[in-house]
Amino acid sequence: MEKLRRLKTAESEKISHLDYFNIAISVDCVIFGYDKNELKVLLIKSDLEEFAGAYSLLGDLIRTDEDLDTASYRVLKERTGLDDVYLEQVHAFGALDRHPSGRVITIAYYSLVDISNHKLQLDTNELHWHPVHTIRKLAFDHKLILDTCMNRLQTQIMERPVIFNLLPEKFSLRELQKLYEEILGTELDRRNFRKKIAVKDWLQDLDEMESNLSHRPGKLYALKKEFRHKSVNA
Amino acid sequence: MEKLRRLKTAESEKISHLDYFNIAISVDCVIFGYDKNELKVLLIKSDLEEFAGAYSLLGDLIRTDEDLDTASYRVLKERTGLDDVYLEQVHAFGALDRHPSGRVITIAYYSLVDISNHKLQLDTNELHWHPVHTIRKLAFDHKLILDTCMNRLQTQIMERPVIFNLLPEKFSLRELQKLYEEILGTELDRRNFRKKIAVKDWLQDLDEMESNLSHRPGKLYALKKEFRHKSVNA
DNA sequence: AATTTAATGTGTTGTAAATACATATTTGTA
DNA sequence: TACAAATATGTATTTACAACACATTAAATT
Repeated sequence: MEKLRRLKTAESEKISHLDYFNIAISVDCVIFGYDKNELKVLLIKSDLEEFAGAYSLLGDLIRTDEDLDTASYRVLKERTGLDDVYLEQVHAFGALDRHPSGRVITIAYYSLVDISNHKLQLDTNELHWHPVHTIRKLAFDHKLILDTCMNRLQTQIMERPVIFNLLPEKFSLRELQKLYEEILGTELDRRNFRKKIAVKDWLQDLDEMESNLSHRPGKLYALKKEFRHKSVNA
Repeated sequence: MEKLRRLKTAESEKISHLDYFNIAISVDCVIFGYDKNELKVLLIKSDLEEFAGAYSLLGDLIRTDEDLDTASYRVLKERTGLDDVYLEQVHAFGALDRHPSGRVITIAYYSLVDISNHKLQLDTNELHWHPVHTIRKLAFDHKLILDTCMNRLQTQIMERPVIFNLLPEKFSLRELQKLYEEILGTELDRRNFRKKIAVKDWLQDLDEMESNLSHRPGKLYALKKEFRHKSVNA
């Protein structure tokens, strides 16, 4: 507030014109989860009459005392109770008509959470996990935002060890491969996939096996500690 | 304005709280040019006393009636007179203390212009081209923004035909290679470089030769028409 | 006119990475 | 104990990348 007062009184004529503060700014989070071999995204029923019945991403206006990453962490925390998740800024969306209630520019983030680990209070606040592939339309420009984040996710998982944020701590190579296939939308050769993963040297062999399966169990792996949670926000 | 009135009167209590409009939002453009075998960036002397003597990127607050891309095109047009340039959104920066005059969130763009083609009125408005490699510090967080855009540029030139926006319409392979080397900061093998470019199939052989050189002239090429100016702004 | 200079314009070969593909092994279950 | 279902792994082939050398052209110089 102190800063803003300085800005409005003492500063250049451009900045002080109140018109420029008539743009609101928000963050929207594309929260990906993985469950039952499906990539899912966390959506909420839109509360705007313009979009009655439609779902939207989780977002909120940015407060004057928090930076962009903090705002998206807050949204995530408030909505899901999670605070140890992967978050990455993707793109700013600012089309004039993107919000029916006025001019709102939004900064989109995607985040990755391990569904199995967490029980969200889903029903209480109309939050639901939706299979990404079944989503045809969303409120606002949120389908565009979802698609943009999905593209980003696809390129990121090939380059950096982010995908593990969707999995439980211990997982088999089969589970990992299934997840890659689900995100990329392709089938992968098991032998070549394992070679590729081996080369990256991301995984630690836990000397444990899967259990409670009706077939031969696979070894369990975990992401090496040094790779955990390294967000790149510029 | 009409929209905003609706927003402030009829809409949800969150959005209508005036506090949320106390954040200003701007665009900043990292305008790259290429001249005399050097990659340059267009800077302006900062007009804030906090940064007396320091240079800053070109930017402006976003108007309520223009979207993000439009705002950055406008900045470019107003400052340089150019309107046929390559522009790409890179990242949003929103640290609390990034602007000494108040809370300003900025969306950073990079753009590529062909210096030789254009005579800017540089001196009149304190605009100058600075060799990118010599820049140590800038006003605000603009050095961070510059570095972020530079990284993006480096990855983009390998993947998509954007680099040609820095060159005149006709160019030799030697000129192209020099530019790649300047941006990537490495030396490239001429034979391998030409093979790589040939595979991408971006270029049209013009059946013309360089002239006015004191050595053997090379063939001239142009970017194929179908690749010209395809910005990807999500 | 011959020579020098400085660049252009290819081609080959070796190495590393990506792909395609098949068989033996382990566990739980009928 | 035979079967179903998945694990675990190796090799041959193709493709991409890197390293490298020589003949050619035009202009400037002698």
